[in-house]
This record gives sequence, C-alpha cells and structure tokens, in this order.
Amino acid sequence: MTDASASLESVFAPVRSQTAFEETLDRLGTAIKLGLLAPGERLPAERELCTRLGIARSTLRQALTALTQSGQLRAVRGRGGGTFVADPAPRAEPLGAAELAGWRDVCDQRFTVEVGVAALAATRAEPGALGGLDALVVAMDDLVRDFPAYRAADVRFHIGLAEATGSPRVLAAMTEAQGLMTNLIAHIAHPPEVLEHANAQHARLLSAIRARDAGHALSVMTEHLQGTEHVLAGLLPEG
Amino acid sequence: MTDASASLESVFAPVRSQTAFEETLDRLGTAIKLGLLAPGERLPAERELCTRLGIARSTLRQALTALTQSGQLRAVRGRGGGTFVADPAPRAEPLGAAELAGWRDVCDQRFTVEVGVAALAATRAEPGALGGLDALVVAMDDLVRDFPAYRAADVRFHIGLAEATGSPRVLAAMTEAQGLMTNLIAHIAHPPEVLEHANAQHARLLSAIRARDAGHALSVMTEHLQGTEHVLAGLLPEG
DNA sequence: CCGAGAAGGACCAAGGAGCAGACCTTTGCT
DNA sequence: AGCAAAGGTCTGCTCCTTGGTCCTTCTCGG
Repeated sequence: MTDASASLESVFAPVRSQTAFEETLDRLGTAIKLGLLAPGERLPAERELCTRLGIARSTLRQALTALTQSGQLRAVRGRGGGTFVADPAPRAEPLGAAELAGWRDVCDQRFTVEVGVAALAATRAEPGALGGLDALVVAMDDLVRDFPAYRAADVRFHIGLAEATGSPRVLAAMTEAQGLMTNLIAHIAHPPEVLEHANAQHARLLSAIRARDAGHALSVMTEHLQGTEHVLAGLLPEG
Repeated sequence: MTDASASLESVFAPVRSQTAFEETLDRLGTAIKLGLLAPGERLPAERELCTRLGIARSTLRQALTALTQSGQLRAVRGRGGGTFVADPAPRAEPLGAAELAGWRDVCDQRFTVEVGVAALAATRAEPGALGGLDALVVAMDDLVRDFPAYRAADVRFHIGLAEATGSPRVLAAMTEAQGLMTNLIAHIAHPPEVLEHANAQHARLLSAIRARDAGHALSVMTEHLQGTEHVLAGLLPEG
C-alpha cells in the first residue's frame, strides 16, 4: 500500500503540544495583527479574561506581559484602567525563513478554507448575515491608498464571510488561515488599482452568494485568491 | 462595530491546551479508527516512534498502554516483536452528548474542507496522483455490503484526494475532519444502494477533477456530502 | 545450545508549566 | 477619605514530561 505512506508521515509527525502560554500569546497576537482587536480597544479585565480563556491568571499575565513588552499592548493601572491595544508600530519584520519555506502550503490552506466558505455561504447564508459586508466593501473603496487599513478591512470581510456560515469551527479555520497569510501579504506591493480590482471581486462574490450560486462564488473566489498567489510565486523561491 | 462581537468570541474562546499524552493518544487512536493504520500493521518501535513524535518514551508509552488496555493495540515482546494494531472489536459507543451537540458544526467543517480540496485538486492535481483512487473506487463497489470496510476505503479516498493536492496542511485538515465525522457516520444506516450511489459520485468526482472542472467537482461533492447531512438532520436533534 | 540483540515493561528523581489564592499598588469616583 | 476596580507580585502546590537505568521476554545466528 504505497499511498498510505504520505498519510502515515502525518500520523507520526511531531506532536506539537503548544503550552497554554504559547497558545494565548499566539491567539492575542494574531487578533491584534489582524485588527480583530482594534488599536485603542480595551481587553476584558484580567480576572475575567482568564476565566473566559480557561487558564490561570498567572499564565494569562505571562502572555499579556510579553505582548506589552513587545509594544502591542499598553497596561493602565487603577480604577478604570485596563489593558489596551497599542497603536500599531511600523512593523517591518523581514519575513523569516520559517515563514518563507512553506508559503505555498499556507496559500493552499487558505485557498481550501476560502473556497469552502464561499460555497457553504452560498448554500446557506442568511441575507441578514451579509448586511455588514456590503458596507465594508463600500468602505474599502476609500482605503485603496492606505494598505494597512485596507488589509484590516479585507480580513474583516473574509472573516465575516466565515461568520455568516454560522459555524464556529469554520470561523476558527478562517481566522487561522488569515493569520498565516498576513505575514506573507505584508511583504508584497499593493498598488491602488490592484486593490480596487480585488474589492470589485468582493462585491461580485457577495452577489453570487446572495444568488445562491455556489459555482459562480467558487470561480470569483478562485480568481480573487490567485491574484496574490501569482505575485508571491514571482517573488518567493519555490517552497 | 457589532459584527466584531462574534469573532471576538472566538478570540477569547477557551484555550484547549492538550498535553503531549492526550495529543498522542488522539493521534494514534484516530489513525486506527480511520483505518490509516490497518489491523495487523506494526507500528515503529517505541524508541524510534518517540523520536519521530518528539516526545519522551515514557509519554509515548502512556498512550500506547492506554490503547492496548482499550484493545486497540497488541504488544508483543522480544526480538521481532512490536506493537500491532488489533483487529477491530465491534465498537458500539453510544455517541456521547459531547459529540452529539455540535454535529452540525462538524459537518460544516467537513463540507468546507472537502469542497475546498475538491476545488484545489481540480485546479492542480497531477493525473498520476489520482491513479490509486480509481482502483479504490472500483474496490469499493465490492464492499457495499460491508460497511466498516467500505467506510475505511471511503476515508482513504477522501484523504487521498487531500494528498493529491500536495499540501500537508490541507491533508491534516482533511484527516481531522474525517476523524470527527467517523463517530457520527458510524451511527446511521447505510444500505448497499446508498453506498453504491455514493461511490458513483466518487467516480464522477474523479472525472471532474481530471477534466479540471472545478465547478462540476464542487457540485458533485456538494451532492455527495448532503446525503449524509440530510440523514443526520433527520436522526439528530438540531444542534 | 547459548549468547547477542531487539523489542516491550517498569521505575524513579529532577525540572517545569500551570494553578489557586492571597496580598500589594495605583487610580478614579463618590 | 474611603471604597472599588483595575493591574502587579509572590508563594506553594500539583501534575506532566523528561531522561535515565534497569528488567524481562523473545528470536536469530553461530
């Protein structure tokens, strides 16, 4: 049985048991990076947050401290204080080799999730659940010259699509995929014309989903994603 | 920003920090349940396996011991011995409430992954990578009266599709989705006619992928999956 | 026939992660 | 002034994981 070998490799692949600290750090760090937690926004109080996350306060504080020291959070003491998302510093991490290798794999994961979400949304999304996304598309047309802001809205759009499916697991998959892509996307050029074109695809995607036309949604989404992939393929070594 | 609330819930959702022991148990248990590790097959030696998994031997042995005690593995001592996958007992776990709640969510995750994989495979799969799957479809036609065997082959088919995409992350997502579905699927009736029909869809799916027709692959896959979903929807309380 | 070697099985001490809880410090509101 | 709500600190405990060492049970080859 030769075809079993590849899946067995995945069965016996290293067990990556993230600690609670690492997972918390990652979760919050990604949420900030993606703009799910907007600059200036206040996190829940530590004593509440640690119960929501199901971890001890000391563990949560390890993560909060790390994020504070790296400048992504600000802590304010005293009544009415709290932990706030800092304004984003001009982060120019030079894309470590670890992310670079396997970029193709990351794109494939995103492709799978996005296409699946588009199809699922087209099958079942309530029109009401898509209302906010129209507004987002309109707003994004004014952001084509401010890539960080555009990208934050873009993330909200794609995550909003996943939300519209009503499935928490699907939403989590989309959040993970977006988090992985963000590092890659930050390092390629985004002229306004390209963003305008991409945003037009967003609009067409919503129409297709509203029309319950999964096939059309699929082709629009495929085209939408291949834009980035082709650019990355030109810039990065084959991985 | 009201639409942020749902995604924030996922940001602040409980951190599921599995221990190395739990993850190993889960990994091996699922692989056995799915038939990725066939009955009678021998696992790598403990001392080798623990290095592959990146854990201590004692930790690995905890998992192996648990699986041995629950009858899923057999350990044979002495030179030429090893740890072998036991023949499957007629397992009739009565579908705990934990799996029952959220079955819809599990189906949605599977739908997303399967549809995404079908589309990705249609975009890029090499004909060579699909060769083994034809044989599998042919073989499954003779298994329609033996559901456990059919299901094992079915799992290999769907995982094989994910393998054909060449993306490890996608393969892992598919493996996870199949593992989650298996518990549900084991508890519904599968008359031979239904399995024959499903297998015909497998064949049509392969044709669509070979023809690079992602839209057709999407519709075949959607139809294929909705079969199980409708049955589950009839049997299980809305979750 | 017997020893080497390969496999699983058992045990234990040290280190570290996570937890629970109490307590301290700062700050705004009444 | 004092209370309440927030972050900040400290401590002891538990459990998991590690890495070793050693034992037992086999098979195979000389």
